[in-house]
Parts: sequence; C-alpha cells; structure tokens
Amino acid sequence: MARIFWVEDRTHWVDKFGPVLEAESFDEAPTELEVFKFAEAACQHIKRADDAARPDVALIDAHMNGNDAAGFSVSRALQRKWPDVPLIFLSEHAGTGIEQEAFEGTGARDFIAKHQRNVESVLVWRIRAVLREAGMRQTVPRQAGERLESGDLAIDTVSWEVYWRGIKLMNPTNPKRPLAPMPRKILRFLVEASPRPLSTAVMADKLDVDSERFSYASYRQHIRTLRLAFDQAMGGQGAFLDICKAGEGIVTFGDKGAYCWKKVSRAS
Amino acid sequence: MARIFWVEDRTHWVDKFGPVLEAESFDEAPTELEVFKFAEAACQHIKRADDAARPDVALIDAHMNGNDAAGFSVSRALQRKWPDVPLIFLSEHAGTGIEQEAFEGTGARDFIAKHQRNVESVLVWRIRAVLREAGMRQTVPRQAGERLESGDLAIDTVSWEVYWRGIKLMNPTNPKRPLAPMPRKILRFLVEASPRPLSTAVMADKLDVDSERFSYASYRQHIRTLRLAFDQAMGGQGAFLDICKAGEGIVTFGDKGAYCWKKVSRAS
DNA sequence: GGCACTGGTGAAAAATCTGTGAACGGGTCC
DNA sequence: GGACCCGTTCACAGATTTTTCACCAGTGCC
Repeated sequence: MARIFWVEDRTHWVDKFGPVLEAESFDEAPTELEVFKFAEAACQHIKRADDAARPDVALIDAHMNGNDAAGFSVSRALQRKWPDVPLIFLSEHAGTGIEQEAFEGTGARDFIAKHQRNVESVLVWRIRAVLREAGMRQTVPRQAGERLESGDLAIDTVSWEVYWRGIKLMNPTNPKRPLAPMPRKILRFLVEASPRPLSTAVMADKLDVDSERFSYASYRQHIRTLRLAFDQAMGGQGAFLDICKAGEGIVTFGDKGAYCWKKVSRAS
Repeated sequence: MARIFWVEDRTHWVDKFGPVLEAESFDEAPTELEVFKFAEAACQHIKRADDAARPDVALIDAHMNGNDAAGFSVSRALQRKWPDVPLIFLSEHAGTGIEQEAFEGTGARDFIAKHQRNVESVLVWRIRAVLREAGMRQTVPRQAGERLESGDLAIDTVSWEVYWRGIKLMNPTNPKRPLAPMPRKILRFLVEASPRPLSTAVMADKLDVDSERFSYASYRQHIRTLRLAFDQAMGGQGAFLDICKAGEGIVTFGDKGAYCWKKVSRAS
C-alpha cells in the first residue's frame, strides 16, 4: 500500500486530484491519502507520528495561504523526521524562485506545475516514477526486483527462467533444453511493455541488435517459438494458440509487424 | 567535473541551452558538454565508449526528427551501458504519451518541458538536484563470509579450497595437485553470482584481468577444467558432465559466452 | 477477379556457440 | 638447461540458435 502525505490548502485542488490519486493503485494495493489543509497541522502531525506512519511520498503545495514559508516548513519537518521520504512539490509557481527554493533549499525530488496539460496523468506518472526509484533504492543492497509477473506468467529476470502456471518453458524443438536466449528476451520485453505493442523496429532496438539484421520475419519466427513453448507447457494440444487467436497471450497487433503481450484471464 | 551527455537535433535549442549549461558549474569544476545531433551517432558513441567516458547525467530530446523512437533508442542504449546514469528528458511534448513512455517505459529521472517560463534556470536547478541525489547514493558492497556453500559444494574463501560432497577438488591434469588458482576463482565467482550467469566480460572484470586478455576461449577452458575436476571427484565416469548437460552444476547460458552455477539437486 | 499486404507455417540455410584435442609461451624450480 | 605448471590460443567439428525463403490463407480495395 502506498501512503501519500499531502498538504494543500485549496479545496478545489484536493477535489481535483484526490479522487485520481485514490483511484490509482501504485503498488497493487489501495492508495492511502492523508490530506492536510494547514501547514501547522501537518507539522504537528509529523512531529507526533511514529515510524509506522511514515508516508511513501509527500506532496506539498509550496505557496499556501499567500505565504511562501508555509510549505517549506512542512518539508523541513518531514526531512527532519524521515529524511528518506521523497518530496514532490505541487505548485502554481513553476519557474519562479519557489521552484528554485524547492530544489536547492529543500531536497525536492520533483516540482510539478499545477497548470499544465494533462496534470492528473502527469502527477500519477511522476509519483509512480518516484516510488519506483525509492523502492529500488531500498532493495538494491538486497536482491532487486528480479521477478516479472503477469497473470500466470513469471519471468525470473536473473536466471532468465520463464514459468507458465508453474511449469518452466522449454525449447519447443528440444524439450530438454531451456528456451533459447532470443525468445526469452523477446518475451521479457513484451511483458515489460504490456499492454503496449512492440513493433519490429523497437524490438530490434531493445534486443540491441542491428535493426537491419532483425527482420520482421525473424520476429515472427521467435513469436512462433514462444507460442509453441507456451503451448507445450500446456500439453501441446494447441490450447495456447487458441488463446492467442482469442486475443490473449501473445497477440498480433495488426499494425506493421507489432506484437503485444496481454495477460491471460484465468478462465482460458 | 560534471559531464553532461546531450542528444538534441534542433540547433536552436543547442544554441539556447548550451551556453547556459557550459557556464554553469555543477561541482566546482567546469562542465563538459557532449552534444549529439543524431540518435544513431549517440547510440554508436555509447556502445563504443569505455567506462571513463561515463556521463554524470544525460539530457535527451525524446521526439527527434519527427520520430518518437529515436530518443528512446538512445535512452535504452544508455541504460544498457550505464544503468546508473540518470536520464532527463527535454521535450516539447509534456503531458503526452511521450512523457508517459519516458517515465514508465524508460527509467526517466525527470522530464522537462522546453516551453515554460524560465526554462534555462529550471533546467539548471533540476540538473543540479539530480546530480546531488545521484552523488548521495552509495552502493553497499555485500559482505562475504569465510565459507561459501551451495548444495553439496563448499568453498573455503580463506584457503580457497573447494570441497564437493566432502571431497577436495584436485587438478584434473594432475590429481596430486590442488585445483589451479584461476579455476578456483572462477568457481567462486560463479557460485557467488548464482543463479545469475556471468558473461566473459563480467568474469574478466571480477578476476581483475585485462578483458582484452581474458577471451571466451580461456573462460571455456577453465570451465572445462572445473567440470573435469568435479567429474574426477565423482569417480571420473563423466557423471558430472551429464549433470551439466541436464542443466545443473556448471551450465552454459546460451547467450554470449556466459556460464552459470546451478545448485545440484541431491538426486543426481 | 486481380492485387497488395499482413501474418502463419514448414523447411532449410546461415551464423553462432560450445566442447575438445593439442599446442604455445612465459614462469619457476631444480 | 630442462622439466614442470599454468594460463592462454588455435583449429575444428558438432550442436544449437537465428535468420531467411517460399508458400499459402485471409482481408480490404479497386
């Protein structure tokens, strides 16, 4: 569960962003929003809070009630208590001294202009990016996110093993051998990009091969290999091929040689 | 000295920001700017560059020459080569799918709209913030114990002796001599990295030898020595070689001369 | 219908990777 | 000098992987 600490004095901004943030799930669990309308109340809360209440990220309106200092008093309180909590400023005063103060005086992680195209989305993207990085930093000393999952598919990005409903995918031409390198890379990138499709050119680039060298025919061939591998893990009755035809699994995107991974619903 | 890597196809932006960046000193030393006008040239440069050329931060124009993918191909090349270099996108398309792709598809650290009040200052503030944070981040090296175990294998990291099911591994060409140093080190690193595979280049780096000097042929040869040593400890009937072919012990990874240690299950 | 195009399929060619025997060359020790 | 020992190379064949080719079906369009 992502806990977001938010200081904002204007009701209409709370009304505008609040529902968006609460509806968004940043880590497969509901998002918890703590909103404060007054800087003093926020500071009090921070001082009294125990470590269990540590937020994952803080959103701060710098210029509150006509007062520059209000927002920064909250950011200072936060930094004293939890130096690791990333601070994101949300403000109507981008490009001014307030932004400078946020970055140079406070250790702001980001500064988002309230007035811009598509703010709600931008806010979500940026919060997500901040959370991801904060999460990675914690886990780097241990073993970092090495498992990529999508429905019944699990890819171990360290050993490159791929499991489908618990069964390891093997090389369809030789069931005793693991899936060949190229197909497993392709699968990984497809899943990572899901639900966006990857065209031949983009895939060539991700694979770090000469895009002259990697033709659509090759891509198609590897997709075939993958589909067969899945199919074999399911018994080799063509069940996975049917799933693909029905629009799940590895589907053709219909646009200039692009394929796409779509999570397979349990019913299939 | 802060080294900034910058990809921008439009001359007027280079003219606008270039002098500002070069005049700015981010770390008490002159700033070095490397500007590329073409994505392909930038990618080439990245692939060829050695580690001394690692930039401190990268500025990328996402949408170059009317092509979305161009900027992202550079960002991918950068991430492949130097995963720690923070990426800042500079774009005229804030709030669009390009920004989303930058944050979610690439690990963008920031995304700055070219059209905004006071851009030059904002750019400097944000680069400074990114550099400060990147500098603060430290990697914690993992502490190794004196004894490394993996299944039936035990390596004494002090005396460098290796025991397999209680039997000390010997030099396969001369059973009265201990395993040679190089194979011992290689085995140790493989086990430490397990189940992550180690490519020739990475292994050369760990062995602290010139990567020019340590070819894949050498690696292969040492792997052979190791496999034979294990085999001899098991009676010399080729039993260990069979284990390797079955995907346990020292296995080939299938990609770019990489080997990997996989714990041997007791049944073998 | 003819045509251009996309995408699935079988098969084969091309490229690459890997195991193996053997040899080379610099050290060291006697 | 000569006999090791050890790390590195070379050459080559067999496996394995990757790319390519040829063909065909479906689809939309004129």
